[in-house]
Amino acid sequence: MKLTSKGRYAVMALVDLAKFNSINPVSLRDISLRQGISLDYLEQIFSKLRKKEIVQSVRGIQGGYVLNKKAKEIKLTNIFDAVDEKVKTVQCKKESKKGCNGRSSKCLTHDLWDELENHINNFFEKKSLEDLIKDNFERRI
Amino acid sequence: MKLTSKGRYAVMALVDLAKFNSINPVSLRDISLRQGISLDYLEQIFSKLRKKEIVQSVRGIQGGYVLNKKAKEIKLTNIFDAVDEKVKTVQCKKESKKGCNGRSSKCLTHDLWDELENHINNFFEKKSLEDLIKDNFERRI
DNA sequence: TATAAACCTGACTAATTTAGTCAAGTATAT
DNA sequence: ATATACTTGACTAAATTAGTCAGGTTTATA
Ligand code: FES
Ligand code: FES
Repeated sequence: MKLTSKGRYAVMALVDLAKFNSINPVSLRDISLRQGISLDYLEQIFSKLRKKEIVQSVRGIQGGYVLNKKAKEIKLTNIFDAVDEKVKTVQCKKESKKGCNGRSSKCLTHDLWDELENHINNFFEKKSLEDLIKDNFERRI
Repeated sequence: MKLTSKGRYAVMALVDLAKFNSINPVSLRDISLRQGISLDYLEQIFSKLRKKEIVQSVRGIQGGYVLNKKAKEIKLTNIFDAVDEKVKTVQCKKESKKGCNGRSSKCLTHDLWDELENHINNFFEKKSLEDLIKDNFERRI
């Protein structure tokens, strides 16, 4: 089970954005340089974040992105959802009555994986961008 | 983040094994048929489980595998560890002082991913094979 | 003692996914 | 005007996964 770079970068970039989110929009170029993430890749990521209304874009010179909500209201769940970083523990379609391996019913471990998926998603639902900035700030005192 | 088939199958197969683990060893052929997992793939998986002393093999006709410990003492952690299904949330080497993207220090979100990794591993450390069989039994009453 | 069931091992491969790159735009402050 | 910065879509190399395949070796039992 591993976290992909897309998800990791999305959160990294938003923490960066939130930290520098004073009055001016933050350009992807700056985030790219500060966090060492490819600019082209960031563009893909922010395009998705914008579509899900997590950030707002400001075009032209001095442009960039700003948060579209309060940091407190942006949960990891929202971020991951926006960039399609989903937690997937089962192979079977969840809605379907069929099990994995094309079986006619759910397998012996299906409930376990469901439980695991919830356990992980809980973590994401609890953590907000604000929490992350705070942690980050406190660590630096 | 997704769970791979190898990990899912390893647990599935062991639950099956534990359920039929009366006196006789259980053959991979039987597990393969009951759970719909490729026999060749199961062989790879059980080879690893045996090396980590989670199961014991009995060769020859009427052979198969038996649990090498009590179901209570086999945790998901042990199973996943045996088949190299590891939880990996960070990109950087954990021991190293360097961060991801080859940076000189840990990134803004490193602590978060560490926390996530622990959160997931906790789940695996708590669940034993016995728990799984029990759940499975109770559901069928 | 021949045979078949079952474990054992290593190499190979197709398909998928990831982690980007690249190219060609459009909008806007100065 | 022009440079900065967002916007979009297509493309690709590398890595990983989920197996398959081809050979073994061991041992109960007829
Ligand atoms: S994981 Fe859902 S049926 Fe196996
Ligand atoms: S995840 Fe460890 S430094 Fe970024």
